[in-house]
Amino acid sequence: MNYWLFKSEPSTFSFEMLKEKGKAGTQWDGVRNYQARNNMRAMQIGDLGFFYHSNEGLDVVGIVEVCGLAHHDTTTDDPRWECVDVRAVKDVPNPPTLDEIKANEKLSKMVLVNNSRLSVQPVAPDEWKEVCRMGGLVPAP
DNA sequence: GCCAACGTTGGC
DNA sequence: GCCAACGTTGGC
Repeated sequence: MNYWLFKSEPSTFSFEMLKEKGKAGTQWDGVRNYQARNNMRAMQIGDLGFFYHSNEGLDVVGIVEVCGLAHHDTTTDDPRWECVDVRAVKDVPNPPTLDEIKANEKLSKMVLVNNSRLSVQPVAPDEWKEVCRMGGLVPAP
């Protein structure tokens, strides 16, 4: 079981929109970056992730679950690009902001803090617990 | 809207 | 295989 963080601009695709997709979820398409793609290839069914709103909000608003292994991204003909399927699990009651995450010493190694441009990133188990705690999710899912 | 940081592309 | 030019991302 591994943990991840998915980044999206809410004006393009928000957590609300993912919730509307229901249990079936949707493919996390549009990723055109090898590191992000490789992270998705490493995902397993049942892995959990944070849903982070970039550009607007700048906060962790929801929990998602991987419900489909990496497969071709149907939004491109280029066979290099793949994506997993994800579905919304629950809201984060008190969404931790980027400022709060940056200010937390326990999270100083988070990819979100150190490589802000990577759109699909791994999250360490202790980082997962800490962000969940900040967000009011106790115990962490 | 700006711009720094980063990733990708393509000529050599 | 290098590196300059270009495009994109995302915080501010």
